[in-house]
Amino acid sequence: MKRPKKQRQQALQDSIKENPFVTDEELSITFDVSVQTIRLDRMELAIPELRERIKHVAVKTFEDEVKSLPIDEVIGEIIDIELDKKAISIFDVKPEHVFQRNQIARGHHLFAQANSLAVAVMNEELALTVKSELQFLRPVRAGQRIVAKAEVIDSHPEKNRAFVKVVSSVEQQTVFIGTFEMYRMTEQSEGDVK
Amino acid sequence: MKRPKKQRQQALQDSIKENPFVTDEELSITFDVSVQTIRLDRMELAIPELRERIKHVAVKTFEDEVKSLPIDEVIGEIIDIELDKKAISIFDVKPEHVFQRNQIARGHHLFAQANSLAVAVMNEELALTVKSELQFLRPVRAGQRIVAKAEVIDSHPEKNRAFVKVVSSVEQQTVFIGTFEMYRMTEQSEGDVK
DNA sequence: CTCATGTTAGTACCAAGTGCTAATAGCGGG
DNA sequence: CCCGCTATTAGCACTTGGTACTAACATGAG
Repeated sequence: MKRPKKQRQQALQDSIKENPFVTDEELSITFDVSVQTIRLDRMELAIPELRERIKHVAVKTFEDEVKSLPIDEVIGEIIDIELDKKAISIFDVKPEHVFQRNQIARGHHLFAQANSLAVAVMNEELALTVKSELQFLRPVRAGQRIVAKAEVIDSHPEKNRAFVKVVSSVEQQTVFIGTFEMYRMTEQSEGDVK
Repeated sequence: MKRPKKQRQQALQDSIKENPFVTDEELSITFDVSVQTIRLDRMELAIPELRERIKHVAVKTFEDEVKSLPIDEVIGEIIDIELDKKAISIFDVKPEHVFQRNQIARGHHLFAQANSLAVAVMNEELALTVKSELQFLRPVRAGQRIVAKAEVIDSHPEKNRAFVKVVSSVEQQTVFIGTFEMYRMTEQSEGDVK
């Protein structure tokens, strides 16, 4: 016997979780037991067969395909935009965005919303953040909706620079202020931020 | 003949696209032709069989499932920590962290790593970011490893405040500098950041 | 020694196909 | 009316990755 049953089953569970696309035969090789043993293990652990596992993953994604698309590019949903001038986005704070201990939203989510918005408000898609100053004025909690307003306050197209100020608030109360110095990338200068 | 072949094939294509989980037999019933005809149609249209279609959907979702995770807990892996003094974390930039257009890492990932580290280096888990100043010095690309070093530069335990400086670099070159003013939350003061 | 547990082997069967051959239906042209 | 063509249908062997079940065997504990 290599390792007791329990350990193998634990490992089995983990490795299927990590890669649901593995067949019983492949598993039997990696654990150096027979295919039947793998099947018995799966039964005891109530792990469905390969096809059912794959189907499960597929159905899940198919169902929230609509959900996952908009979240991809910009953090938060842009509800109004006037290129090179101003933009507004909203972001609903959910349980996964907060510290478990105190239910307060992690700073990087506020930053991500503001920064994404600053990038979006710049006319070109090729904008990078160079510098920024942030103030986290009040804690935000799960269930609250953050409204971020971005405004281009100073634009120097000749120098490929612009300054964007973002103010985020929850129910009229300002919770976050950020100023961003943005760099407008051109085709030639790509990657040469100094 | 019900409807010419062409129309059936068009409809077939549409209905598989809409619901990839349909079997040939089910299709043969809805189009009132034999299973073999459906198979021939699929071949002409180069549509894979049910299992392959499902697998395709599953693989797709599985791939961007990994995408949605990283902004979750601590960003980057902490490899050294001395509470209240300093800490180091590494973060491998992957394709999902960069802008598609120019392959440059999005600012909020660098911020997230630095901010997480700043929170972690504080002795208590109940630390919040109050203010911060960031400089994005050089663009970081997919495949590169960011090493972030955090240092507590000024601590005022009596005022529940501390300043943390984080310097991130890729292959000895500094790419990002951030200073964070942190607020140390106590049980009583919870949520009363002013 | 016997019994329980764990493991392996083997068989029949299933779903949802592929690949192939062959038969048939329907229609148009000459 | 028969020829040829396309489209359709049928049938069979085979594949993957299993389930369900039975039987054999090994090993260690009581």
